[in-house]
Amino acid sequence: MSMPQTSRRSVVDELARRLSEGVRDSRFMPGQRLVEAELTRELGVSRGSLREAFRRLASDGLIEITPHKGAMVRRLTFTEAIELFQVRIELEALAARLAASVMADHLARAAFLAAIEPIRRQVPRLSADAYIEENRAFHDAILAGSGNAQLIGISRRFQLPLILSQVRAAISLEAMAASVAEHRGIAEAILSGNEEKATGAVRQHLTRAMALLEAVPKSCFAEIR
Amino acid sequence: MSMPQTSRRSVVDELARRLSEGVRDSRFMPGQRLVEAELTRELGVSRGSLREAFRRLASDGLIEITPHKGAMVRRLTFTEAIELFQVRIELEALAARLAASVMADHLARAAFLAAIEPIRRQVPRLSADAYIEENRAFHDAILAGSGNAQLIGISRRFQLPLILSQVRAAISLEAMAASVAEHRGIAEAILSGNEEKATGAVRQHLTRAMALLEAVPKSCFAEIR
DNA sequence: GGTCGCAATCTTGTTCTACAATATTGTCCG
DNA sequence: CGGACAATATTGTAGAACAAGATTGCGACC
Repeated sequence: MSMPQTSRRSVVDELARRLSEGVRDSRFMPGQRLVEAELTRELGVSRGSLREAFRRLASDGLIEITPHKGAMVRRLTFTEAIELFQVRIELEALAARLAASVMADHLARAAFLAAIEPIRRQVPRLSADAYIEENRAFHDAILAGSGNAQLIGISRRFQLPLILSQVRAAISLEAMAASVAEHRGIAEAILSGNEEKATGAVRQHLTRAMALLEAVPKSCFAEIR
Repeated sequence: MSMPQTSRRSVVDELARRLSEGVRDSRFMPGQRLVEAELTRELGVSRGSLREAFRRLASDGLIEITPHKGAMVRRLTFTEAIELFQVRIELEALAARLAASVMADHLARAAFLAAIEPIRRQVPRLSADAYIEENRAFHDAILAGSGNAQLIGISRRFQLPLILSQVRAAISLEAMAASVAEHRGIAEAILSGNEEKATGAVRQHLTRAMALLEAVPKSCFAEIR
């Protein structure tokens, strides 16, 4: 993973990791309330540490904290999802451009190749879970390939996983297959070092994905507040 | 000891606001250590609340928390500043495009006009402080004009104020004047609803600003870690 | 029967104390 | 002068305690 750090992580860091993991793979469902007393008991940490972790997740946009009501897993409105996609398109296009621009460097190229290796080795049967994981890995690979640490850090906030987990049921097999095919095209463009082509492919890919949101049942999204 | 009357916001929110304000206007200098005991005494809050506020500021990229050393005001390296600029160019170009696209709407147009009013009314004599403030206001106006709430929230993380405060001494009067002039051009492009022109102007403006960083003395930046 | 008000209860917000873990500083000795 | 090691300072985490705001349930009233 991309967090090699020392083995000595603070309790809060570990907590944040476990909680966000739980959100990402739907162990905590969007809208679900995270009760402090419950979690401190289950996880064996103090309230203070848990609350610090909450702040961090909230700052990452994974949960929401409302005064005197506490923390709940964020549930995006349709508008929020679209807005996130708009931003994501730009950031990922930048990442693809930067990644393409460094593909001449052998080390960077090798790292990128290794990161997308699981993608190129096409998975024959696709499930929603497998697709979500593939998708996450692919987009992470592009970000990592960009070499821009700030971009990587900021992109965490976009919570594509959150969007995907909300609309998971509505993803068709055809859409998943098409998406994977586009991923390959993007990877090739990056590897060829063609910056224009790479950014164009990413833009097209994500714009198409964003358009798919329109077709998703409104019940997948939170009400407007 | 004093009972702060009716803080509608939570103590932690208020704390985070005050601290980030302190960082932005250099009451806390980059690199300065923020000692918990000291601040709890000065600000009259508990360690727990202070630590929660720290987490939030760290998540916003304003301070850094290192295990067992505590919090210190973030001091950017040259590389980090460049990376932030790269991302910023894309996001602000997006904001300008979105803003331009909604200028047909009378309400949005009026709001944008009001927001940039202080900018158009040119300040005759420029100081570094005045420029930094003008710059911040202009940037905020474009973001607000975009109407994309996620974009606005995410852009907080970019800490242009942090970059500017680090290189403040190295900003020449000519550069400030040129920057203000470019701001006007950008505002006009947005108001005319010309999306291409608006994004182009923003890109050019920020690319130029980024290039200026190269000329700034290295002593303005933190060492590589 | 429905619903409005109010009290009982739950949950979060905040502070305080305590102690463990780690970093920093100061001192002594070679 | 420099390195080992003790003393000190600071952060990391836990837990209790109480206040403040939300939620729920119950009973009175229409």
